[in-house]
Formats: sequence, C-alpha cells, structure tokens
Amino acid sequence: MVEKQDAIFDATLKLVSERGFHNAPTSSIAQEAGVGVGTIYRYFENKEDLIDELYKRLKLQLAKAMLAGYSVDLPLRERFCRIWINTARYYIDHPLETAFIEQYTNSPFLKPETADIHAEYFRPVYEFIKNGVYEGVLKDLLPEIFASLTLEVAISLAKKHRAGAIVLTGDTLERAMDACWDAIKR
Amino acid sequence: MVEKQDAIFDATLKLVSERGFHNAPTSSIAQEAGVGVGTIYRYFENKEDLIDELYKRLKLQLAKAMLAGYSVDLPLRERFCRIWINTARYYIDHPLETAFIEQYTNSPFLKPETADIHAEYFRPVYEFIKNGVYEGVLKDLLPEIFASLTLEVAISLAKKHRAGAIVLTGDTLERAMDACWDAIKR
DNA sequence: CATGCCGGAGTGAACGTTCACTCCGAAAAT
DNA sequence: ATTTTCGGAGTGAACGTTCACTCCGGCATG
Repeated sequence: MVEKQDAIFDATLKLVSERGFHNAPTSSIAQEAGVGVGTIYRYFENKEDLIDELYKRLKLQLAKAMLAGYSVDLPLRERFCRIWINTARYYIDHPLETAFIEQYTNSPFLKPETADIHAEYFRPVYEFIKNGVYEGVLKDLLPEIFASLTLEVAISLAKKHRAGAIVLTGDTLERAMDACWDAIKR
Repeated sequence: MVEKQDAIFDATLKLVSERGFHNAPTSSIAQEAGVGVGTIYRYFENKEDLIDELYKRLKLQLAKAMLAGYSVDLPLRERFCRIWINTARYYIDHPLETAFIEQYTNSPFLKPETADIHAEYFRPVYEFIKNGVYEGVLKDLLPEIFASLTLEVAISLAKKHRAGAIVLTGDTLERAMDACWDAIKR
C-alpha cells in the first residue's frame, strides 16, 4: 500500500508549506491525509524523517523537471534555454513544492547527507557549464557562481511571482532568461 | 535600560540562526542573554513579537549597509558597484544575520505589514533603477527583476560562501559583480 | 520605607511518540 | 464449501516532555 504513504506526503507538503514546520503537527497531517496518527509511524521513523524523505522526493522531482527534453546534442544556447525555462516553470507551477524546498534548504535541520544528493541529481547541469567554459562561449567562473547567476534568479523570480510582487508572462520570462544569458556568456 | 533588550536581541539572533526557530526556546534565549525568562516579556509582547522586531532591526541595518557611501551624484555604473558590493559584503560578513533574515523571509510567519517595510527602506535602490532605464543604460525590466538579477545573486553567493561551497575572494566577487552588470546593462 | 525592575519556579497547553487494541483478508483446517 | 485461525496494517487515547508565558517574592534604587 503506497497510497497511504503518498497521502501522508501530500498532506505534509501542503501543511508544512502553508503553515510552516512547527505549525503542522502530526495530528493535523494525519487528519489531512485521512489516516490515523499512528500510521505515520508505520511509514516513517519520526517526523524529521518524514520531512527529510519528502525533501529528497521533491528534489528528485525538481531535477527531472529541470532536465525535461534536455540533450547533450543540442547547441549550448538551446541547452541553457531548456534548463532555465524548465526550472522557472517548475518553480512557478509548483508553489507548494517551492515553499517547502526553500524553507527546508535554508534550515539548520537539513542533514549534510541529504544536502549531498544535490550534486548527484544535478550533474548534467555541471557538465553543461564545463562544456561551455571549455568551448569559450561562457565566462570562466565556478559552476556554483553560474548557478547563482541563472537558476537562483529563476527561483527568486518565481517566488516574487507567487508572492504577487510581479506577474511573469511568457514574454517577461524570456527577457529575464536573456538577461541571465548575458550574465554568463563571454 | 536598552542593554538588556540588546542582549536579548543578540541571543535570539544567535540561537535562532544556529538552531532554527523552534529549537530556540525562550529559556535558552534568556540564559544566553544572561537574563531571566520573565525579562523577555518586559520588552516584548511574546516570542513572535520579539522575532518580528529583530527582523525589522536587521532589515534596517542591512538597508543602511547597502547604501553606505552611496550618492545620486555618482555615475550609474559606480552607483551599481557600491550597492552590489555593499550588499555582498554585508551578507558575507554577517552570517548570523543572513541566516536569520533568509529563514524568516521564507517563512509563513512573516507578517504582511513587516514585509512592506522593505519598500520603505530600499527606495534609493528603486530610484537608481528607474534612472538607469530612463537614461537607456539599463534594460527595460521591472525593478523586482533587476533585484533578482543582481542583489539576489549576491545573497546566493554569500550563502554558498558561508556553506563552504565556494570561497569568495575579492577577485571572484568583482567578476561576479561584472556578470551581474552584464545581465542588466542594455 | 516605598517603588519598580527583575528573575525563575510554576503552569497549562500542545506536541511527538507509543502501544494495546481492532479489523480484515488470506491461509489452513475441517 | 464452510469455518477457524492468523498476521500485520491501521488506529487513536494516553504518556511524558517541552514550550511559551505568568506571577509573585526579592533586590536595588531613591
């Protein structure tokens, strides 16, 4: 029965995103999931473990979304567009997931081992950067700095979109992407 | 007696940044501040109020740091450099403050009224952007998008620096700043 | 002696977690 | 085909702990 586990994941995502970690008691999560409190502990060691598993699951989902339609055979500029737009779209279309990931990433709770998954999932992105630098198309900067100049910008924009500070149409999104490209291209 | 209030602020900043909001009980804050638990409630209505006041205080401190040495008489490029470097420096040199601000900004706790202070403090930054667009030096984008392309990048880099993912020397910082300039200049 | 600031034991509420129990489908026995 | 047994997923009342917050005795100040 994976259904119950999924229901618990969904409920946790919703409640933690909307109210924060410590305003999402296990009792509420159980109720939202249509499940007994004890059931949570059949699937997870404790609340921290539940949160951690949910985080890993969402990070994997994000990594897959980012690389949708991606191929090393595409020209560099095209590869950049795919990843950037995919990332922005994911964050825009998944407000709950975004809120959760951001909240948990910037939290002292995150286990170091869990943080390391990042590198594993996002290797193709790093490959892309190395390629671009080698070919002389991109500036000679560290991969982490590239990520800050492009993907972090996408995240930041999506957050502002969700908060209502800006409205991201397809056009503004594309212009923001071009600006990011200007930042990294030589 | 402002000393006790300051001690409480400092203790809160330290404990909340290092351990997170719900691992920083009032009892620990009081102990760290060298003060009785009850004393906290002489200066603040409740814990939420304490956190909120601390947030406002830090945001003001940040705004001042960002605009250090800033003047509308300087050339646009120079104004940009000042603000960007000031921002990056603040985030790099104030890891506790950064952790706190980030944690609280991405939290469902933040009161809408408190969030609004932002606009108040950071007006000169918005003025700079309007100027640059008017003069045709900058791309025609929304101010919030400029912020994402420049200041959010600085924040992101500082976070990675603190996490140990990268080491930001004066040189790399300057190159990152140039990249941000490329992103926004026409 | 009076006033007001301060401290920390005390309090009730809320939380995460447990565990004795229920329930039901499948397997075993008749 | 029918009855009995059994295993283990599911449950939620109860438990101990922790927390934010109160309250009053004591201490410093004038």
